[in-house]
Amino acid sequence: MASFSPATPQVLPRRAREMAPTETRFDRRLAKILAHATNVFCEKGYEGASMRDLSRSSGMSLAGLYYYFESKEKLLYLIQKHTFTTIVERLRERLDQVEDPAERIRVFILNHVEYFLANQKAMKVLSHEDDVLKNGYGSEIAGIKREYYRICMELLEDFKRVRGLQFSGRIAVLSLFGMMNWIYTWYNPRADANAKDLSRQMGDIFLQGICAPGKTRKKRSALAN
Amino acid sequence: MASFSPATPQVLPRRAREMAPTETRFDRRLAKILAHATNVFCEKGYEGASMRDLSRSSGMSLAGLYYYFESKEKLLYLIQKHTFTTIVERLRERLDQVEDPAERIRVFILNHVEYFLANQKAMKVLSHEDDVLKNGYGSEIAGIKREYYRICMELLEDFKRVRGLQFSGRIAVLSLFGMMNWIYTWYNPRADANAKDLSRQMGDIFLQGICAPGKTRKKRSALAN
DNA sequence: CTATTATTAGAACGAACGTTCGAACTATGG
DNA sequence: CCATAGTTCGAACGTTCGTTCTAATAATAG
Repeated sequence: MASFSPATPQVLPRRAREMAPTETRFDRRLAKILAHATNVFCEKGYEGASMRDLSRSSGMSLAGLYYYFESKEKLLYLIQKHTFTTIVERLRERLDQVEDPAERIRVFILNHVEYFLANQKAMKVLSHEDDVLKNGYGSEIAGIKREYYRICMELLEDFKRVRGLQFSGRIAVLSLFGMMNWIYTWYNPRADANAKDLSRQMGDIFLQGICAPGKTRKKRSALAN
Repeated sequence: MASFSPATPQVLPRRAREMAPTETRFDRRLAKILAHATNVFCEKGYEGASMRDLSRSSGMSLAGLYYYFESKEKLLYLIQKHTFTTIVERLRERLDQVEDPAERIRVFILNHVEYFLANQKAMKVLSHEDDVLKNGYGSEIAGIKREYYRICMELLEDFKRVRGLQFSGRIAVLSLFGMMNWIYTWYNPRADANAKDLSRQMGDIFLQGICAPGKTRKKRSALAN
């Protein structure tokens, strides 16, 4: 009889489930691979990137990669999960230190833009490969996203209450996300403002934008056909 | 000697270059295929969609498709070119009828959002598959995009001049594009506002946002670490 | 040293990819 | 009814895809 079953589906990479008391060599190696994969996914897209591309960029053999994760999809999941979790964590820490509703929205924007620019490639992979994960992986990321959205919506509702404003929170929040998440399509580190300036400018537009009704509207003219 | 050279690369589909005085059966058939392809590209992404998917959705054989276009890439090009050209055309017609700078920006937003919602799938394919076209195809679409950007920037500069405002036109324009182009990630026709209401609300946020300096800022506190 | 476990890679798997070829079919006009 | 051009398709091309098998190598503990 063989020493171990040939039907074993996977050797289950050592410490698959653990609280990570120490960062092992395995973890460090995996993190390296994730970093390389992020670059490749960013440049060629998830579907457009092949496992052979990942192998080349990380300097590890095609088969060797599978010691660290079980599928290409899981790899994307790990990248998105880590990125999204981190940005939410940092947001929570920062929000704890601020009370004024307007300033809390500014903190939200700064946190998002700052992390976005500091981890541009990972954030592009998070934004651009939004609905490619299926089933369990997809719904877990979607859950984090829903939570992130909820936090922003609450900040907005507080702001509305304290200022006595009335507007659609949903459209405001989604417009803000649009402004911020679109950055990856145009941002040029050598020409464009840094995170602090950029988030201040976007914050100006957004906060001023949702405030007063204003009179930028024109007469009801013969425009409408 | 053979009746025609076996080295002929392609049978060149009949009226490859013409001014289209009459809409032929060929044109109509191609348009149908483009419509089906738009749906598939929208749902699975350009890289994720296979020619066999397109064959299935359009009800035509795999080989039969190649009578109408020469490659998958050309197909994406045709979709993007037509979509982008049309939206710019309509914008020009509408802008000719309006003079007030603020109202012209509103026209820009309305035109974009209206077309976006009326052709949601095509616009997602245009926005989401932004940099997958290579070489000639890619640079032609990029040219239209640059022109579209330039038009919006001019509208903004006129607005700034007439109101005596000072802000970064680039960031404002790109924030506006972000708001609008992000729509495809969240819009739900059954729950969300129609094009006119949505563009009015985004117009309110944007125009109000770029106007006054406002006093939504807070004291310079101990926030900055 | 030896035994054991952790890690890596060569070679191959079947499936799916974009594309092409040649033969068929259909429509049209003489 | 034949000739010609327009249109469609089954079958196959060579390539690349994600993944796996198996064995070899490095690291570590006794």
